Amino acid sequence: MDKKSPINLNPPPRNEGMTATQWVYNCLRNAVMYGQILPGRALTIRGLAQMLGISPMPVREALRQLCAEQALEMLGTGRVMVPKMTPMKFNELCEARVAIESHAAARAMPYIDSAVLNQLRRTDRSIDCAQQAGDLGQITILNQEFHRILYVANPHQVTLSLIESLWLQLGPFMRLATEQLADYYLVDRHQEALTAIEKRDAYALQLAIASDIRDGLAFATDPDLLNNLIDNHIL
Amino acid sequence: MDKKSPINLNPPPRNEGMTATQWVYNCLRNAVMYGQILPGRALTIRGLAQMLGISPMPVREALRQLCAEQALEMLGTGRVMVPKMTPMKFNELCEARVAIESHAAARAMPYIDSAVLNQLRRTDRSIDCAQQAGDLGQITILNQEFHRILYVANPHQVTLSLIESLWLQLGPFMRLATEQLADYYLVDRHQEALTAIEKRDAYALQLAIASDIRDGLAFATDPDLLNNLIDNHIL
DNA sequence: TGAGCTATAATGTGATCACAATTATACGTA
DNA sequence: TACGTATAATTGTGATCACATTATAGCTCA
Repeated sequence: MDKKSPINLNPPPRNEGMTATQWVYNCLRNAVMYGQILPGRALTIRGLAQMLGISPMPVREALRQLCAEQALEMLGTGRVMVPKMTPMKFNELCEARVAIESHAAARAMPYIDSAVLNQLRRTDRSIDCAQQAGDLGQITILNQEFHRILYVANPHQVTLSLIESLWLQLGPFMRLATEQLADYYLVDRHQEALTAIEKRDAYALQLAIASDIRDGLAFATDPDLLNNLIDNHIL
Repeated sequence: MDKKSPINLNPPPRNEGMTATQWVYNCLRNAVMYGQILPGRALTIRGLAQMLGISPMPVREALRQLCAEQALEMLGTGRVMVPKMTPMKFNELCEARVAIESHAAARAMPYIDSAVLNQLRRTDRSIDCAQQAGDLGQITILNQEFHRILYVANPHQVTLSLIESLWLQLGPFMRLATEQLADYYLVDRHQEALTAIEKRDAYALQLAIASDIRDGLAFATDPDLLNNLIDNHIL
């Protein structure tokens, strides 16, 4: 188990009123989501506490929470590490995203009013800007934002936490996907989704979201290529 | 927020080698899953620690984990309570179960060998026995067992933790469902699933699981009835 | 040179304590 | 009797410490 590879926590400023646990949680969540920590890297309570200049207590709580969300993995001994990826697991995560998110999208349809639609359009335009600017990190964030806005339109939403668990597990790879396909794939599928919403066609929306996800992760359909990426730590 | 209603933790024996945190986690998880704690009931760290005769530390960790799994809800002040149910939320949870579990079942199909099939048959027979004995708690447990065996047949399974999160949120109600419909619904749908497996028909299996879930929760399709049950704390 | 053992260091777990914020209770006033 | 305030109790948060377990590094011996 890797114990030395660098960790770029890039800690965001700690807003007042925010507990230390929340702050650590955000740090680690971002680091995992955007691939700042290599799979297999061991995380120790005291090590992280020292990096962040706080006591071990909040780190313990944040680690446990992230393990519960499948963002990190706790071994039998209590040791915590970033889970390793395999091609088969990647495929399962991808298909799980399609199943759950297309469901969530269809369920949100009846609740999408013009305000939500405008919010989606605005986010889509922001993605365009980020694309032209070549800001890959921003594209990833805004793409997630687009999906989130869609799903939480449903006020009785219960699947967002499940979806975010999948995002966390796929996080580093989604960034890579954006990198490879940034030029063309995003806009089209989002437009397709927006059109479906305008027609109030839940099924068409479901299909658009499914295609969006599949397109976004299509770069990794070849197990050999994916294994290469994993082994070479390109992530 | 309810602060006084009784809590039946019914703590299981603490096996050696099991950490205090794991033990508390199991206690609370079971209590939530089987409706031993009323929705809205406030849970305090010190209170639970005293009930279980341990220090507050393991309780804190267990509570945070259960909140991450949506089994409990953490308010802005850090207070923890059992989430309240609404008819709309119930419906969303039910449909989310159908979407995810039927997906997981179809994905498991290629991996179901005769060993797994026999395990499923054995569990199904145990459910029969529990039904004739009228042991409702056992029926609920075995029914979950049946589903779990099916899903984990897929060695690359990534949805089980998501599914269990939904089970936790629906827990108390599933027991009630079993109570109302114990006489007839379970066996038929499980037989349907077993037949689909024998024919190696993933789509038929998917439909059987979807029907099984819908039948099991059909008792609560009427919002008024459901509201009555919630308000009257029959759970 | 390399496999196995030992001593040392590092780590997770759990307990206790201090503090600030929140909540509950009791009191006094209108 | 109802309401607002002040006091007291409760609670979550975070830090520090002790302990048992596990991992690591160094050494010995074949």
